[in-house]
Amino acid sequence: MVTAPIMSACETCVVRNRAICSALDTQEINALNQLGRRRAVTAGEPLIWEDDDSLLVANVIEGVLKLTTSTEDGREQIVGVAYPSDFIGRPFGHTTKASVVALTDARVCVFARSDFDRFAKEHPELEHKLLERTLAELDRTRSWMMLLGRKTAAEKIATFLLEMSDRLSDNVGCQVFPGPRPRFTLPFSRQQVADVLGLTIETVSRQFTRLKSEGVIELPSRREVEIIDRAALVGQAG
Amino acid sequence: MVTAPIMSACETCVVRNRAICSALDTQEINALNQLGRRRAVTAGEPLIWEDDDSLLVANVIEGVLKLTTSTEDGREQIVGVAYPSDFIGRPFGHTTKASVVALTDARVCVFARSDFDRFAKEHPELEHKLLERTLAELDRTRSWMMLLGRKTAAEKIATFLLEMSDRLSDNVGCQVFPGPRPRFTLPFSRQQVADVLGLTIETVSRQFTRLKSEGVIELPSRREVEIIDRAALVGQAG
DNA sequence: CGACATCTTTGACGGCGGTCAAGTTTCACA
DNA sequence: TGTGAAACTTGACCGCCGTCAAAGATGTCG
Repeated sequence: MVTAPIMSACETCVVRNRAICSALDTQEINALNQLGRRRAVTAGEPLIWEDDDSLLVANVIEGVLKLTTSTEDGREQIVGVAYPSDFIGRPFGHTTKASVVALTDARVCVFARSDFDRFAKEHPELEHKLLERTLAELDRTRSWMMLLGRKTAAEKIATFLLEMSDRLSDNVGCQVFPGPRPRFTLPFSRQQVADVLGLTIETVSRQFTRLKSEGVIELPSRREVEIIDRAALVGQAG
Repeated sequence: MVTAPIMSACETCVVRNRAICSALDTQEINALNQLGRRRAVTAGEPLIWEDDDSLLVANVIEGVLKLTTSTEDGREQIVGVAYPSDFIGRPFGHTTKASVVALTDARVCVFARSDFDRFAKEHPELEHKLLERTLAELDRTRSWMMLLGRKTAAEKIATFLLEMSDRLSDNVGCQVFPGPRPRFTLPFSRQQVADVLGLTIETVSRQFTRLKSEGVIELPSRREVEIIDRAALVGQAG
């Protein structure tokens, strides 16, 4: 569903100071605001299709989205996860190679790619923020390659749970109770965890069960995880 | 003919028009030239160490380099490969998470990271080029995640050979004879191919011999590959 | 030219994790 | 609260690919 742009919506935006928009002053952000619109995406709903013309870019305001690529025969790999204040889409390019689908209900701030490209080129500070963000994302993606190429299933799961506990400890909308026993709600189903880690759903399930029986984690419900023994996870993360 | 009093090395640089430097005019590039210096790196020699303070950035002039991350117990994953005109290093950051090692004898144009950062911030056109390059690298890295997480050994090898035949068909210093039967010299040992694909050296070797016995490729020497049946490779690439 | 080190290939074997097939739990919705 | 569908777990089996070991090929340097 689509809502009409709200005057000065940016000024009260919860990610105003963390997203790339933080590079802009009030006047500039009002100009950018004219180009974009807010959009709600419900869990499971796609925002961008793989191999589409790259028509949209967006900032995540609230919620979690997945970036995926697939083979023709249906195998899927999650190649990125976007949290609030993250930028999604492919500026300065012609096609995207990844689909973007909401994992939770989400709100995003979308722009036509061509509008955004033009605006960005005129605002070097914005491009600089985007560059820093892209470089950081590349770092993160590369360390994930290490995991996919060289880690065992047990190491993958341990690494994943530690990353989740870090990533979700901010205001991501997935209830977190920080402290010695971090507890959080996964934005992923078991199948999606498998798609992140390059495993099957059965292997993910077995590893979760093993960690639970070893007393390393607790699983209060399907989506909830409580880390009982963080040191053990670190030890198993490879 | 009289030589100009100050003739920067950049003006005759073979990657002058492909590297990020192409964003700069003659005056600007002379200024950048003052900050950098050329350096030869012999095959096997490291340029940047994993977890080092990010002190260097560089442009590749000639040769091929690998970016790797390792686990404590010595498993290695190649997370990127840099060809002529590619940019390496981590600007605007404090540490790098990847080592950079030359695969072939190489020549690079290195800068102190702090010098480069300062210069870049003053030259938006340069930052824009760097952004486009980083976005493209992120795309490539993500499609490699698909390979690492979801493809079989046979598919990995086929994909790898096709990518090599594309990448090396430019002036990379690895002799190439283009045409219906592309033939090239790999800049990788078998172990390094394994480190790119998340496999073992034995599996790589077995896949190579299989493709040879199927008549899909020819292996004139250890490092040389001739593609006999490109369509078969495409069919096996998943 | 010969000897040694290194890289690569090949073989035998086993285990990790994938596949297939039930069960079981959870949840949405009546 | 009952009911069905979807998500998850568990078990049995097996195949791909990793491990271990040894032989073969290639290159270097005396």
